[in-house]
Amino acid sequence: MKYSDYKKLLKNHHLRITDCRIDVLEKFHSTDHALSFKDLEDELSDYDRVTLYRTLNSFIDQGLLHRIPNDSGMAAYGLCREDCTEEEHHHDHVHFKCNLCGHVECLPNYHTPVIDLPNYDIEESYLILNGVCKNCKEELQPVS
Amino acid sequence: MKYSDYKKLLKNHHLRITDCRIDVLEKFHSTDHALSFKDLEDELSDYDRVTLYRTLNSFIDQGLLHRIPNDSGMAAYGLCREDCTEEEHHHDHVHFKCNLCGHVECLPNYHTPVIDLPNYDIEESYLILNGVCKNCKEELQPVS
DNA sequence: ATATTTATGCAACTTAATTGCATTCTGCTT
DNA sequence: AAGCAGAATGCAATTAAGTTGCATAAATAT
Ligand SMILES: [Mn+2]
Ligand SMILES: [Mn+2]
Ligand SMILES: [Zn+2]
Ligand SMILES: [Zn+2]
Repeated sequence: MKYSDYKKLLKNHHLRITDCRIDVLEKFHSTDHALSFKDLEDELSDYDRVTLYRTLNSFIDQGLLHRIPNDSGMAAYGLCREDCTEEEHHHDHVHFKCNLCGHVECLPNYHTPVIDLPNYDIEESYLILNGVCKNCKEELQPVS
Repeated sequence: MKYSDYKKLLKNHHLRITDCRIDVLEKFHSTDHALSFKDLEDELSDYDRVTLYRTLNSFIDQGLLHRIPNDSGMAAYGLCREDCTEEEHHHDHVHFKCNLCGHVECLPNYHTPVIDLPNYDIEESYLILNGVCKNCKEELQPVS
């Protein structure tokens, strides 16, 4: 994706075009896994921490990112590839966290199961898988 | 459950018997939902916060409690009713969090789905449902 | 070009959780 | 029952994630 595409993306989500937002967007679009705040802070150290936090929050508000909670408490953030908007996010995909490399991945092709709980109203469901990712598995047992 | 039962429980899990541990254990056994650190702090305010934190952590280490992560970052803790030990926890039940009262419940009768991801090793899975719990639903629409 | 609105950086603050250490308590041995 | 070693507790201090207020800078609207 190129600069003008990021500008369009920001405009479509009612966000002003700024250097920080472009750079953050670029980071997310040039990786295959979700990013944590720390990932961003490390790679975009010329921006203030507060600005990065506010950037993440405005992206979530406007439907560009979704927050992926995990056991450790330090959330990861994943790109919304579905058409999420300011009004609402709609995610029903599964997430995977690798116990070796720590990467969190969105699995858009796997949907969270629909479970019926008698006498309860279910509004959302989060399914998070843990284990060893493809990359780490290959490193452990290289293809023969 | 009575005092001597709690003592046995602690002994079985290789934990010394102390007032704090008995009281914490009692709290968990006399409620139907998971408890947060704050819940404990509010109800057991004669113990130092640090002691409560350490109690929770030792209970998790020894297989008496499991940590239930959630979106907000403030974890809930649920009783291990299966036979978890110092060596390993084994939980495959679903969790529910009510968006109205905030309570987190363990659903031991509902198991997390088994999902096969080609080229990945899945070791654990967490399924968390969100919505309105039975109690809150009844309060909204009393039975006619 | 100018005005209006929004974003940024910095410092200070909040909140959750952890660590070090002196003191007290528990379980075990005499 | 007394004494001991290891473990738990309380308190103060610290770490770490995240937020808030405000002056300044930048982006969009007119
Ligand atoms: Mn995702
Ligand atoms: Mn549970
Ligand atoms: Zn991995
Ligand atoms: Zn409820």
